[in-house]
Amino acid sequence: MTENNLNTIYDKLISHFGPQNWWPGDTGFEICVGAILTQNTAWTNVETAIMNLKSIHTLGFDEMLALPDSQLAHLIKPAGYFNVKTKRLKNFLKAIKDKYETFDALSDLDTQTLREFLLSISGIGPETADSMVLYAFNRPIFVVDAYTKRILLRHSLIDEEADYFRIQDYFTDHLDEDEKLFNEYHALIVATGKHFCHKSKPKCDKCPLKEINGGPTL
DNA sequence: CCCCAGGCGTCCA
DNA sequence: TGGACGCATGGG
Repeated sequence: MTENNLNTIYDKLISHFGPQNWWPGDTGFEICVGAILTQNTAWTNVETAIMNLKSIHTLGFDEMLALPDSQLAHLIKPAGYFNVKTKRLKNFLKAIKDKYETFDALSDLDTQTLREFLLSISGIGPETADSMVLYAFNRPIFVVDAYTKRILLRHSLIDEEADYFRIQDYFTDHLDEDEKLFNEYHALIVATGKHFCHKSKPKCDKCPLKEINGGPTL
């Protein structure tokens, strides 16, 4: 809560990068679609797919639900895994339609109910569900991704076998439960990952975290 | 040519 | 429970 490694890291990142103002997307629905499309995929590819969807005005709950799978697959092709992601998007839309009728109805759910509902959908795992909960519904849930684990691992703050929920607990145990903080923190971690924490070619010398915990970002 | 990206489900021991 | 594998495009 007060002074710890996570607060120090946050301070250095926000000083270096400035506020990220995430998630890139105009509506809650667009954020949810982007969260599915960006699974193991570069965001630039997702942007193209989102633009395709917008160009024919099908980036909406009812519009996308009515769209034949073959057309949806064609539109999201630039985002990769287009057959898998077509199914996942449709699973998402149908699950909402079946249980809550409209996308907006999800806003009335309490955070845990919302999170468990999303996790129950095939194709939505922990990171995708939590991204939606935090960024589309503004609830204080910390999002963990591959960059998060890599950075914490390289600073010896967690161990190799820590799974998603262990890493998430590490943040929630050491930070105030603050939606704005969680929002900005994850976005800053992604910025750090993209710029400095590449899987095989890390640029430790320039990383703003190089002096944290006595060691470089590897 | 190589490696990688804001994961997830399935299969199999 | 956990490790290997498939999914696929576009950028460096």
